[in-house]
Amino acid sequence: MSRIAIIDFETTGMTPNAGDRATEVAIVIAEQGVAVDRFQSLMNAGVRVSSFITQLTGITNAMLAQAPPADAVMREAARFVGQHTPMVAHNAAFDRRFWVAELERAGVAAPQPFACTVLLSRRLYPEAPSHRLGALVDRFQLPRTGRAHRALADAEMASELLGRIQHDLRTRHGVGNPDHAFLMALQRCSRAALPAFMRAQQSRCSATSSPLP
DNA sequence: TGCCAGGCCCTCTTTAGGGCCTT
Repeated sequence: MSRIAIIDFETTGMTPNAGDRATEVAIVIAEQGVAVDRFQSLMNAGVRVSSFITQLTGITNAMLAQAPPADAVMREAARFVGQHTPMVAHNAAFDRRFWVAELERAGVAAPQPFACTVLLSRRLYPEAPSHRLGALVDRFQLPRTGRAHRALADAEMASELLGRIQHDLRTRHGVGNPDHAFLMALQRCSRAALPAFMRAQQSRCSATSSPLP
């Protein structure tokens, strides 16, 4: 396992193409499955949040009025992650859309590949009744470090979930090195093809004499 | 007035529809 950035956005809505903007971003850096660094900031994109969003996240228009400009926050976030650090998010399609859109506004490239803990959870835990982040955190009794629907607390929970997924891949499926490239391949694998995919991975581990935990 | 997305998965499917997941 190597360096991975786990990200979570709070936003004004679901889609940047419809004018929605990010209001908060948090990033946890995990190395060898352990959180080693964190970035978190509210951001002022010059938009107002609805009462629904304030009720959901606790983020108010007064808080955003005091926040640094969105483009400055995003440039700092991009520097924090680095161009070569792969990323992970819970429902990555959502966070990736805002990562790309907000960085584009700030004039920064967003080349990082995104793996998705929702897709990975559906592959590995098909019996789970819900794949919501909070439900999975409860199911695996992972630690909660703050209020749900705040960016840093959700990024921390997603990081914990990623650690659990990597742990289960090693201990239950014999995957010696569940790195980001493996996670990307796994989430693209259909459920029907999953057993063969895992067998192939286990054979590769055995052939390279990777010790199983 | 009411609604507004996108990608993935499952099934009573594949020339489709509905649910999940994110704010």
